[in-house]
Amino acid sequence: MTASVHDGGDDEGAAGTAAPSGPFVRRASPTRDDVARLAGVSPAVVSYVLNDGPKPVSAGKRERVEEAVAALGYRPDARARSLRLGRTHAIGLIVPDAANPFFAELAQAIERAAAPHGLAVLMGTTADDPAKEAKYLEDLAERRVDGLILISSRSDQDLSPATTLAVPVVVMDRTPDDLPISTIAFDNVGGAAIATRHLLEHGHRTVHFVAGPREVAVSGRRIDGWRAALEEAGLPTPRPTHTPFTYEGGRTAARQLFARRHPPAAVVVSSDVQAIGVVSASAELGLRIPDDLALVSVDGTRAAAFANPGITTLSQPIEQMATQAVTTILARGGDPVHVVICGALTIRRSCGC
Amino acid sequence: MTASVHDGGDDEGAAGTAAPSGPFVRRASPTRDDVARLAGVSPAVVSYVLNDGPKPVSAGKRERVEEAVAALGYRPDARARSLRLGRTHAIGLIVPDAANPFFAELAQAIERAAAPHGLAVLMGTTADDPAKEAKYLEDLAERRVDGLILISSRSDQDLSPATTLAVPVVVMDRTPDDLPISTIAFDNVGGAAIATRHLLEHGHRTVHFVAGPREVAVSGRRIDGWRAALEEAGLPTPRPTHTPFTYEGGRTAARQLFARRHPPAAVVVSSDVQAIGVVSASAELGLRIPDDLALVSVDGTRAAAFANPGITTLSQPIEQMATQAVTTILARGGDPVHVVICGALTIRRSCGC
DNA sequence: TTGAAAGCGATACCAG
DNA sequence: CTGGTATCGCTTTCAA
Repeated sequence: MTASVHDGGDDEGAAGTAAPSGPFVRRASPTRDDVARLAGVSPAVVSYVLNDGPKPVSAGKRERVEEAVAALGYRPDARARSLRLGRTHAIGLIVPDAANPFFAELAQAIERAAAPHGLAVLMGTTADDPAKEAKYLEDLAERRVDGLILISSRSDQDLSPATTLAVPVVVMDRTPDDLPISTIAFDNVGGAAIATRHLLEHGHRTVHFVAGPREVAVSGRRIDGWRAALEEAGLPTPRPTHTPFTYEGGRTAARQLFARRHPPAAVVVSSDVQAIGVVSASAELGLRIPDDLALVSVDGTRAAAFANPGITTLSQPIEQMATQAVTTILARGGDPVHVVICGALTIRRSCGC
Repeated sequence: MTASVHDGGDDEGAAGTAAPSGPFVRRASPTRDDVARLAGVSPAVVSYVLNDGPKPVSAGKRERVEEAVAALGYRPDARARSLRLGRTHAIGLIVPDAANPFFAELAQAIERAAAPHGLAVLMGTTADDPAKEAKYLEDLAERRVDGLILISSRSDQDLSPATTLAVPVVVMDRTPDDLPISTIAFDNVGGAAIATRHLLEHGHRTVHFVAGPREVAVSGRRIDGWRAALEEAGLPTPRPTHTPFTYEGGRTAARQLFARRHPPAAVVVSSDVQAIGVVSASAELGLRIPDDLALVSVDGTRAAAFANPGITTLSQPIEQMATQAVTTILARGGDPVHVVICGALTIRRSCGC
């Protein structure tokens, strides 16, 4: 891999026709006062025109202002505006891993839900690192975002800093019920139970579980659901395999599982990324899915749909969750709200149907 | 799928011990003046303490200020700070599709590269819609981001608005050489050629191409590379199959390809997402990769590594590109720079090796 | 219909 | 050392 650098100055330096004020001169942004001066009106009038109020402006001056705005390429400074108006028209979004298809789809859904309200999204990823999470929390609070959507991996206890933030916060993907913060959570317990039962209905008597890291809250919830389904069927629960929420994590888990004396014939995987890793590793080991290993996962991302074979997955209603989150943020000031959303099984080939 | 809403007020209203000043009272953020008042010093001194300068402060007052800051949970307002200081410590990032693994990985790499410089990332996705792109461009310019990384799908012509932005812009993933904007581009032509040649070396005499949408610039570049490799081998070039840069696009393309009288035995796919779609669709059609269809794609995402079978792909050095982009942004003011970065083939099973 | 001026919350100069 | 105060760019009230 090589990189070649051409300095554009050579080619363009002589011509200099494109840019209005000479080549590559980055002018400081014009201010409203500049516009006023050029239009021969007072700064206030410029505001009246741009905001279409609160005072009327004569047609003549209005036109002069509009011309000046165009001539200068004037754009009002959102910071100054926000300082005066009190709102930033931005929300913060903190996710553990933007490259995980689930969070990627969720983030995009949130952006789509936010855009109609004129809200931009400031995103940060934490890699499950509490220090990074705290840093982003502080940074976004200082930027005075209008709201904050936090997908935290921390334990309920550690979440309290988010309480004191003077910014409306909604925590997704988990439920610290005891904190005065709004939550919108997926029914992880119920979801994992449904996934597990589906495998049981196929006649499997032993269903293993590939879990996330121990520290991550959702991971525990999904284990609970799996265990509940097994117990309700009067079956023993094997030890879950803990592994990161990544492709690699899934691969590692699969290798461990198949290295055993009695390799599993059915497994619930706690996320789509991991499931894709399991599928990939299984293929490399010469095992066929679903024949040698039946598999169901949780998330419902598009990536699971296009795995080979397609992965049966308990779909989280991502759009709905995103909309709920944004709605909750916009309902600032009200008492905290706790929403629990359930999923539905999307059946594909990996489970043996 | 159902959603149940519990109003947290019921459970928590009575207790109200957690939050310092009563349950759910969202105080407005304290200002520096509040801190000064509480500490019994002037506002200026608060600044001196917080910024550790420019003037020295006596130990006593310093401590009083620090106590007041802690007591109030004071966080300086980044907007006001930025207005005064001239920098926002944020960069904008405009991508076509954050759920596309390539852009997801690139975005995350950019965030990682930006964080050490204290830069937050404001991300927007455009879905290849020029109107959305323009909207984000304006919005980010108004927010006065310190720089803007644009992954545009527009033709070179349409990019000129980005020139007048008064914000340092770097365009990635394509190269409008004629505009006074920095670019950091992947060698799409060379890359596609390498991918194609690899298939030719395997003895294939007909190599098809699954391209992106006609309007998207990179798509054309990659077609050029593929065509060049074929011509250089004295082979004819079939008509490329145009399809969106998505999983679904890949599936559609595969179905079209295999519906032909003479289905292809070798294909270069212009992105990893599409390639995963092709692999998935092929499996559904009962075709084996690489035996029935040898496949090479371009991008080098982790998703391609974990496809089944693993996809041979021309890897873009994502980290390096991200670092370059951030570095270029930080070198604000200099003449535009054009960087071209080449990739390397990552060989997996899909090509028949 | 227009404009002067008071903030919004911070920084840093200039005087004490 | 400490503290007024002008300033960043904008909105909006109040007075003309």
